[in-house]
Amino acid sequence: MLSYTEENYLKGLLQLTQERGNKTDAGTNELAAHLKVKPATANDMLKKLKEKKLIEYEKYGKSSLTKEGRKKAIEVVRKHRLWETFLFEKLAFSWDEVHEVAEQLEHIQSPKLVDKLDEFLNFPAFDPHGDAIPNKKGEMKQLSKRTLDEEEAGQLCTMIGVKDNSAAFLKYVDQVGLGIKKKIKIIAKQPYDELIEIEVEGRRSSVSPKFASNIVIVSENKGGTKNAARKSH
Amino acid sequence: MLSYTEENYLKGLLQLTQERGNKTDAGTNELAAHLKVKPATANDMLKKLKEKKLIEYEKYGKSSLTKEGRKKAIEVVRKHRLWETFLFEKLAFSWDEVHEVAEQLEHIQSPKLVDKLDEFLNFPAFDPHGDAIPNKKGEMKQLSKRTLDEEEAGQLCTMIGVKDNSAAFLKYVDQVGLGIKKKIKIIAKQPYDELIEIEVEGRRSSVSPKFASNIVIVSENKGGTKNAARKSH
DNA sequence: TATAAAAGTTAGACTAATCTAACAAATAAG
DNA sequence: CTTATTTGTTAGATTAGTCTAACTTTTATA
Repeated sequence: MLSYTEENYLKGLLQLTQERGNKTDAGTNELAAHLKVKPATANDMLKKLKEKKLIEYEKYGKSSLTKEGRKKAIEVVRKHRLWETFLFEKLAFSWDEVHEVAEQLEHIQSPKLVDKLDEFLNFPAFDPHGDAIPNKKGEMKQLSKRTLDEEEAGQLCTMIGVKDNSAAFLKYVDQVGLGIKKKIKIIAKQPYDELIEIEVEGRRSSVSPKFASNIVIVSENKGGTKNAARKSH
Repeated sequence: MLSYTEENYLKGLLQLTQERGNKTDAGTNELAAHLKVKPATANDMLKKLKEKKLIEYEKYGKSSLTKEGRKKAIEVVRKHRLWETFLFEKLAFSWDEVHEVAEQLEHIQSPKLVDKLDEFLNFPAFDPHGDAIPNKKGEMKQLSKRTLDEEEAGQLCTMIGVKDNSAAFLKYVDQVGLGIKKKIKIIAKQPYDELIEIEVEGRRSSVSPKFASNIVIVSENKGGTKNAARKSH
């Protein structure tokens, strides 16, 4: 059984490697900064995790998750994102409120709870920030977020999250009829002013690239399941 | 902000006083046994809680909750019972599985979460064990559990929980058509063999006093709201 | 390539929560 | 009412996670 703290270190390491440009390892100071602890503290914990065979590193070198460590980290991420989805969809929390509470809920120990929650939410593939939710086996859809501004004209896509949590942005999202799970058709991209013309539920709007870059989407016929728990070296 | 551990001591003290025969104080060894720690450990924590003005005691005397301490303890109990209800009603956990997980969930810190959860569950008055759930103000219905065997013939009541969690008992509960929130009419109580004749959704059955004593009920027109946060002395 | 800067490690200290063992006070029993 | 038992307290140690300050190794750069 891992402690709350150990789980956080593994999750941090996963975020710093897999999720940020697919590096395979992370430095002690880097991890310490991410977890808001001092390097000395992170160093102690890394020793402990190495002892438990959850990470690997050479003295003065960088750390990477072992297969087992990665598995544990993905479990924490799975729980975090399922809880975010629960808070957003069932308890009407807003996009920016879900993270903090999910940081606590992700450490609840009960395999049954996780699976029941997953089922209750109807096995969601993405959380309200558009991040993929690993399934029970640790597999998840696409690792890098696509945003509306990256989509081609003529394409059909589905909004799965937002990157900006400001009130001004979220109000604007509402105004153009957007929201989680809404289908978006890219009508055209104006070469002159770069505005993107979209259609949501039959309603057309033009949005700026700045706006579009904060709408996380998944394209139709894309984003196949990919195993996130790859070999550790 | 109270720690996970401090919350557990306050909750334990509440259970040992209010809930068990309405004593107003509890001894150090008694509390230690309840929390499964050694007396020396409980003693240290009691000192700390006294310092924080959450409990009161004289050296070598018994401890009781202050008004503030009682308030905090009731908040924990509220969270525990709301989570139990969530697990039972929404995630289809069985009666005997909810407690352990709720022990963890009760420590999640987020006032908004508690209130949203309460609303999501439609402000339940009882948890699956038939224990009253304090409302946002700390008030709750009746403190002592009534069971089916205590009910008078002719009365109408509602099942709110069970005391026995064995598979055999729960299967029997199902067989007679009983379950949480089911209305029960007491048709008659046989003086000869003490069997209780009941009607549930138009279906009649006779049950033993043993069975009936494990069915927690609330009578119609009874169980008014009572303030649990009474004066500390 | 020598040295300055960055990155990583070690040593020693602190806090919270726990323990054991020894001791002190209160209560119960004869 | 004296003594034995129960109950409560104190002292000192331990573990997990954190810190600061000093030190070492690696990397970058002048």
